[in-house]
Amino acid sequence: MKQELEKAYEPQKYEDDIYATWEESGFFNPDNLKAKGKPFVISMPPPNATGILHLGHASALAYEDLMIRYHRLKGRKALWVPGTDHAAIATQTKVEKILAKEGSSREELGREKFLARVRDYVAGSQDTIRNQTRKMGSSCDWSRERYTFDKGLSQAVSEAFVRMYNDGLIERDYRIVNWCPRCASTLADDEVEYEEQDAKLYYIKYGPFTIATTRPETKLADTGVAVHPSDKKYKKYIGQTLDIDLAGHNIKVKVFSDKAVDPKFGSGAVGVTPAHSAVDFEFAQKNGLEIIKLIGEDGKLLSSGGKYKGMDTLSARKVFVKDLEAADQIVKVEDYKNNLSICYRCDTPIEPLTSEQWFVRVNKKIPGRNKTLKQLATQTVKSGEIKILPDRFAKTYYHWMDNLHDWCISRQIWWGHRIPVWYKKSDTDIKLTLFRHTQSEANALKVGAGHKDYKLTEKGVEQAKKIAGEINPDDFDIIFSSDLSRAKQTAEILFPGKKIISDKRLREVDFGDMTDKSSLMINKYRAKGFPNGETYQDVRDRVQLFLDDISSKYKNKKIAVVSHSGVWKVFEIIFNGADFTEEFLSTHAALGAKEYDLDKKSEEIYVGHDKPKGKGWIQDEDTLDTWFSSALWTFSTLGWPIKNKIGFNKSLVEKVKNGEKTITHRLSEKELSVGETCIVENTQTKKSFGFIRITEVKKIKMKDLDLSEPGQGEYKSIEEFRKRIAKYYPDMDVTINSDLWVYRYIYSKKSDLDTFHPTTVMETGYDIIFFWVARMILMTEYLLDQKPFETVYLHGMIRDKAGKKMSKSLGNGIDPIEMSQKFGTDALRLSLIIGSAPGSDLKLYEEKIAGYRNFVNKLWNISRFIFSSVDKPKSIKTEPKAKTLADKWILSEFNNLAKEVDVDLAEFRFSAAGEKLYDFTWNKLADWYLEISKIEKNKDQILLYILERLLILWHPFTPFVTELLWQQFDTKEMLMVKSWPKTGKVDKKSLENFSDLQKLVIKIRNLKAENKIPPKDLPNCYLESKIFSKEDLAVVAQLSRVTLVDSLPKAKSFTIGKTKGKINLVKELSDKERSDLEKYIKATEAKLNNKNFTDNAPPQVVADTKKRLTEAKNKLK
RNA sequence: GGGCGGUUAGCUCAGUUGGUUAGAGCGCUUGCUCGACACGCAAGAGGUCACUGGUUCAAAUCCAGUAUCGCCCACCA
Repeated sequence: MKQELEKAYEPQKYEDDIYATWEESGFFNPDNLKAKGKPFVISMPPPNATGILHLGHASALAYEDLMIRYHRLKGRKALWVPGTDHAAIATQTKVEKILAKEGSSREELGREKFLARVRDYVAGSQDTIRNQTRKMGSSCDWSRERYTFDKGLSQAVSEAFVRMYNDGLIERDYRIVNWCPRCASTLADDEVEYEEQDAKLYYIKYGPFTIATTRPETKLADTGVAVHPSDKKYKKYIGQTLDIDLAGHNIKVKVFSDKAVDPKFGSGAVGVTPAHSAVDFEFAQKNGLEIIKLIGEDGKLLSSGGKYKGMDTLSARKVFVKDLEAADQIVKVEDYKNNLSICYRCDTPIEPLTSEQWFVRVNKKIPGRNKTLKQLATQTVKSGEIKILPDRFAKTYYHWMDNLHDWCISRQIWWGHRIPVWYKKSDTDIKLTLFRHTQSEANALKVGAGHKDYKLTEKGVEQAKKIAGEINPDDFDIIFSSDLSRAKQTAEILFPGKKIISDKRLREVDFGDMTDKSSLMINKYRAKGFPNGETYQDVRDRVQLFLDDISSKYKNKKIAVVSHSGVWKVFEIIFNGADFTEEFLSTHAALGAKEYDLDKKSEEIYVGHDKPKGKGWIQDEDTLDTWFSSALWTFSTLGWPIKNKIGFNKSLVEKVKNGEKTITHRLSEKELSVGETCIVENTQTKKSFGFIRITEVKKIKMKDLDLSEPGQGEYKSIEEFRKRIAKYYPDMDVTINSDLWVYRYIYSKKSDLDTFHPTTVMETGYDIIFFWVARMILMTEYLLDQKPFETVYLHGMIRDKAGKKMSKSLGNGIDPIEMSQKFGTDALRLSLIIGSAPGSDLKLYEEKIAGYRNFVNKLWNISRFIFSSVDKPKSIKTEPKAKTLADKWILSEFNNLAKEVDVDLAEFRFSAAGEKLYDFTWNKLADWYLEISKIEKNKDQILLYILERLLILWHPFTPFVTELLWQQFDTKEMLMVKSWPKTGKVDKKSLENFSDLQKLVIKIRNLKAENKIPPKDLPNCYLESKIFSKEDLAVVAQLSRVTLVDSLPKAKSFTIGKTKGKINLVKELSDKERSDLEKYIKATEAKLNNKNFTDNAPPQVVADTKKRLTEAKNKLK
């Protein structure tokens, strides 16, 4: 790669090649690094698979790459896992827009075709993202690249769901949700944005009340009115249910009181619409109000809206208000500002409505951990286990966690992970009628019979006869009865002459020790189960078996069941969704017939990874919130949950263990894919050897198999191989021409999950702390009992020069790729990192990037100068000996710099580190040392020593130019994997003295410039110094462009520290300089005369002040 | 309504635990082709550190308040 370096650095000529060299080197993959110790790991926040890279990504990539490269140079195993997110709603919306342009829609295509279309689209744009990420110089491990829809990640999603479901943390419930009518899907609370809008506040005559509302049409579904408890006007109505007429539409509302009602707002009465307002829904639950759904998922009014049915909300409002006006029910209309909730993806107004959805219950105790998800996630940050930078965002995090509601995770869009739940609806057409036995002896005694065989009383017989009169036995095809006498007796009376099948499974619950005890005693055990008897869950299980039996045997039949109260309860639980509460279990079945439709019974539900065996299972139509899968990102990308097993015989495993790459056969191509981690197991002993991670999949034809390759050597011939396969896979037709998948494996003793998780740093924007960071912490703590990362580094938003958010609609966006083309990636990265503080927004504009382009060019030219001035560009191993003051100074400055940059980077002060490097490179090395090197000569060693190490220090910031310049050294290594320089000593004395030298030069230059002496002229100058050698003074003279003379009687004299000088030009101090000095002297003298100061300030400060005063006075002379 | 952040040179921003005469880059002025760099070199101008009060020997920095801009959160119909 060595070549003459041109005058100006042209990044676009080199960047792609350099990146390719890096990528081919394999060092992006920590497995190929010789590093030891704790790995440094970053999970790349996955960009949307369909997005293009914007400046936000570019800045994130710059920070992440900076950290990764720094820690790689520091000798740690640095892993940066890249990937993309399927971005459910965002992607679906995007493809839907394309379809709309084509005059099609997703409904027209249907689910499968639509999904195929999205997959195509994603595949195309993923490539764009990948290439753009490369363009930014990102040193991420592409062999570990993941996509949220990868098989392994999807498995992680269903695993998480199943575990949470089994722990009762995920549940299906009918609640109020945020509904986006355009997306036709629910949204999580934080996916709703608010926009202030001008609205009208309508005051409506509403029975005895006047209520105010911005959405009159929803009043059609009001079922309550809330008033403040102390509001005297309305006290008399509390508890009553009133009929209200709204322009001919009748509603029934229950009046209740709640302190949340502001008696001063409007008339102090609030109409409550439980189905379409989150607050009202809570009211309804607290006060037992009816819930009437008025607005459908399409945003149109349902039949509960009466004559307004079918209208969308806005037109319904218009018409309804008109009707109310006609009925003289509008009291007044006011202008009003309120917050309209809109969808964060498509800005469509959100419709709160009730619906059955899946929720993550954040306030429920996790079984066995005595904590809720919320508490778990809060504690991880509070305890300091996770550090958030800047720390003020920890507060934001707590606040959000405190206010977190249950998280609605089901979405009705198609593009997403299907919810791993299957339902089975039966189609038996069986009608089931349940009869309870009539009064038994135990009933009469008011004791619990349970399994004890009591008979019917006389009264019981009478009761049974009465019921018998009300039914026609021929209506039933088959009669079942509990095998206990009281039930059998009842059955015989109800169905005289019919065949009665008695079944033990229809018995009453077994009261165990509580048999023959009073119902008071028995009630205590109903919820928890009876000692030495049964629980109601037991009863449910045996009844379920009974039901399963009859559903397969007696299709289309009408079946009567004569049984007990306990079985009735279980029927209610199975068919009508009753709960196992003590209250419910203590109720008793009424006598008489109860009908149940076997097909309408609560569906059977199965939650698991795969479709259960058997017919009739249908998967839940919904998909999961995209953030549900993102929440697993740090560990799902590392192989969690490892499910795959690979069988090996022992000899093969030994070979892999020795670290060689090897291949072996697999027969099913769908079994494994790149990036997955698998357990290696001995096929005979079933003993596991450890893990391997698949890094490459290669399709090789059987006939092309090279049997001498490692891992294949054990087969002497294709024929032997074929036989072997045939033995293990007898069903497979193996011919010599079969295409087989052959995988290449690298052995690793630990899984990636063990090695790299928890990750080290999560670098992301503060805008997704809730969406993502919080959910990652929550899910990781729950599923792995680990934190997902140690430190959260939050960067700010990128804004334009005016401080506005960059957006397509404003047209103020800057395309990072364009900037990279124009100014180079290194310059762009610097402009994003230097001058920005964590958590605060950054304004970016072209001039700024151009400024850093200039710097990169400066670095280029510094190197160019050094390479051209030295004999041979070779690497210098140890710090060269300093010969002159300048040498001592630059080495000290460099050592200082290397140390400070190291500390700054380790402590996330990237901007500070960059500024220090910039200052050293330009203002110290280039402006002074290089100039001096032209005078003092023979500085090859020091120049090369510093340049080499400076390139390393710069490398995390500007990887391209530094790597390129590094190639000029006589080396085959890559800068990327060099080690961070060790720092030498700092000689303070030389720092001080050199500073005097600089001051001297500047002083003389000043005098020349102020006196309009042309730079070319070399006036005579006399210098006399206690600290500078003759050679040093010669340097001063050259830099300041004067002629040194041995004496100079009449001339302007000056003093810098311990050096006196005279120069033959006279220039008085300017008036401003003089007055500034006088002011300073006056102030400082006053300070020194202040006893308070001299007594209290540290002596060093006082001494310094005195010194400075003397200096100032000297200047005035 | 609650919370957080900002306000320092014309512009964009640094300024660690209070302690040189408050810094940088860009822009501006003047002058420069001295062995790399005009994407450069040298010199220079430019600031009541938003305001008011307090603490202190000492405040851009700490405290209280005010103004103003911005962000986040919240169920006020």
